[in-house]
Amino acid sequence: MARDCGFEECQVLKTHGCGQLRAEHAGEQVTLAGWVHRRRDHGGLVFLDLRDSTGLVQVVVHPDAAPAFEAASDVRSEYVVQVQGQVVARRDGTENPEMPTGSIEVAATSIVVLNEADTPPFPVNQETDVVEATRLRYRYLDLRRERMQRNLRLRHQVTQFIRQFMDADGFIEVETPVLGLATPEGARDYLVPSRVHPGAFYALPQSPQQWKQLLMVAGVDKYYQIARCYRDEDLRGDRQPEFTQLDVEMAFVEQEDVLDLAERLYLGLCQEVGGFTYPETFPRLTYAECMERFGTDKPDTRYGLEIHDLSGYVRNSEFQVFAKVVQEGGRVRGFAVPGAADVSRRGLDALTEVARDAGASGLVWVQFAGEGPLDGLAADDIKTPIARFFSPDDLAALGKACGAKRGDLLLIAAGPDALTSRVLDVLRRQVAEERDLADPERLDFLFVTEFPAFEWDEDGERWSAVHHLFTAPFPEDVALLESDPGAVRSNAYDLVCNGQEIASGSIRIHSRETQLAVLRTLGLTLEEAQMKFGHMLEAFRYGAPPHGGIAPGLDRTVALFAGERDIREVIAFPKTKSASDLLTGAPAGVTPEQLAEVHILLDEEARQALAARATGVHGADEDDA
RNA sequence: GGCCCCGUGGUGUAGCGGCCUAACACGCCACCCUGUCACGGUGGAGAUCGUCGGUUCGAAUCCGAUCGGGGUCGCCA
Repeated sequence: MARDCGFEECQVLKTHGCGQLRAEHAGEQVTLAGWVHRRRDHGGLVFLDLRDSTGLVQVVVHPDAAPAFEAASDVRSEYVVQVQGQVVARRDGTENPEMPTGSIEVAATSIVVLNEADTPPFPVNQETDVVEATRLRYRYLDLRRERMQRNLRLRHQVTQFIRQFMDADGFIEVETPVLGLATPEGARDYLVPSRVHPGAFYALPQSPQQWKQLLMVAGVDKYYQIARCYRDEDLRGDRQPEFTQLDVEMAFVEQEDVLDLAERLYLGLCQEVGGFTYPETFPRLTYAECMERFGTDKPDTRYGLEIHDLSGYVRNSEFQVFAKVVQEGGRVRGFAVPGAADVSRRGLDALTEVARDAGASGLVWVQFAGEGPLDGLAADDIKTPIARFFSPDDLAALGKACGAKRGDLLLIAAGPDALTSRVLDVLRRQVAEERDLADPERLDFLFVTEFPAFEWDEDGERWSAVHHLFTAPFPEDVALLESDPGAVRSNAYDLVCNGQEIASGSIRIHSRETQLAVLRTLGLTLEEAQMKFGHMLEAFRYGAPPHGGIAPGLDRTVALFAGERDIREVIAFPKTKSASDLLTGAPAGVTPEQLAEVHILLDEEARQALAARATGVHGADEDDA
């Protein structure tokens, strides 16, 4: 389809990036190539906005440049064109200060269509709402949009920074296998059948955990990897079946060394990316402290709404709901919402509903009218359903305990410890959302430490590891492994930011005996332990150094810096909630021959499901003839 | 696995038993327009309402199933 000046005659397809041109280029002959962002046809004069990865520039086509003018009138959105012309300063009054290239334009002498384009299924040249499914189906078009280009570049910037930072700190990047051994603990594995070993399966790594520990034994004492991880669990906005971790491990370190590294890395990233306020040093809270003050192990600390214990004030009160809970070992806790004394009954009912959904049997609220400290309150100054059980002074005491002033609202929950934490956490987030308390320009990083090592799994009726089974217990708690696993604290830590877990890590077990003890606590027999983790136990016999590490989620990190809620917005080709790829149609059935090779027989359910898919879903579309 | 929401021209929405032979915006097509930059003007094409089944004299509108997307709880060491 060579037209006009066939582009194959040209030395280069382009001499400049569209977005690079400035007033200083005025007078230069340039050749540009890119997509037609928008066409404005004035009849006697045509404007094209030309877009490439560097940005936009306006091309003006005059009728006297005849071949170019003809070509310009046939051109449509998203056509790929090559433009030759001269950069000229725009006439007075026609500059566009909104555009970086707005002081100049390119007067076209030649326009070559390198490729035509169908009308895109959704606008590429503007930010509009398009349902997720359509965006994913045409992801290559979605990614052309400015926002996604920006996110991809930011992701690159982040990974570049990380590599430089880690290198400068003496770490080396080591790649580890994707085909590995299935592990009994943790998330469901993605399995890969072996052709050579009938009936045997590889598992894709949930993380390179064991490999990196083996690298420590191998004497690679500062390892990192930007590693893909796979978990076959149900998905959310912040979870994909495959995701990326910055996997880090160090030998001869203690918790402080790892936290220090993570802090320096994220401080560096904050500086590198810019545009956010962030703490100079990251606060450190123990798990217990965190649950006490925020009701969660991943608090959003951009707003206060800190939780306070009110049990002591209500233990002997006439309000039986409170008194009874406390006497039965539960607690009464609450927090103050500044300036919320005017929240309507309806709003309070809505909050009560939220509390109920979280498992509370109810929610007690107290509103203090007026301004100033909670002194000399009259009954009229207080609105609350529990007025007849408490004197104004009693209620003021509750308010003061939560740091409330007049004009504030008090929200109080009662029940077992875990319940009040959950309820108040949900309420904190709800209130912050409603009242818009979270500053989007802020990144509130903090570390949470001293996690419990084990939690009781009701379904499995056994203990399971909170972090993972290689996490070192506190030395002074090792004795409790047999007698009271729930009381064992572990040397694990999280990096939290704005209510999200950003990174998670621990000091690992490097002693075979301790590892065996932990496996025993988790209910594995010696035989099972040997079968599943024999390679680790064996490695620990050969001089395993003390070691530990951390694994920040790269997708979440980038989403945080991009101001995106959903990690899909920072992943080039993400999957849907049901883990399918709408662009290629994966996963899909394979030929009977392929199945036979890997010794797999489909059951009835699988055959029916595949047949149903064949009639319903499409893959990529047909070619146009 | 449970619960909830969504599925209407290319895109986003409106319509929620007969007034729908389906509306609006953007986009698309044609014509006009020499300075726009979300150009403007005039005209036009385009969906049987995800799919299947049912209720009804009558369904986009009600019911059921199913497929797809999303949210949430469980799950995610």
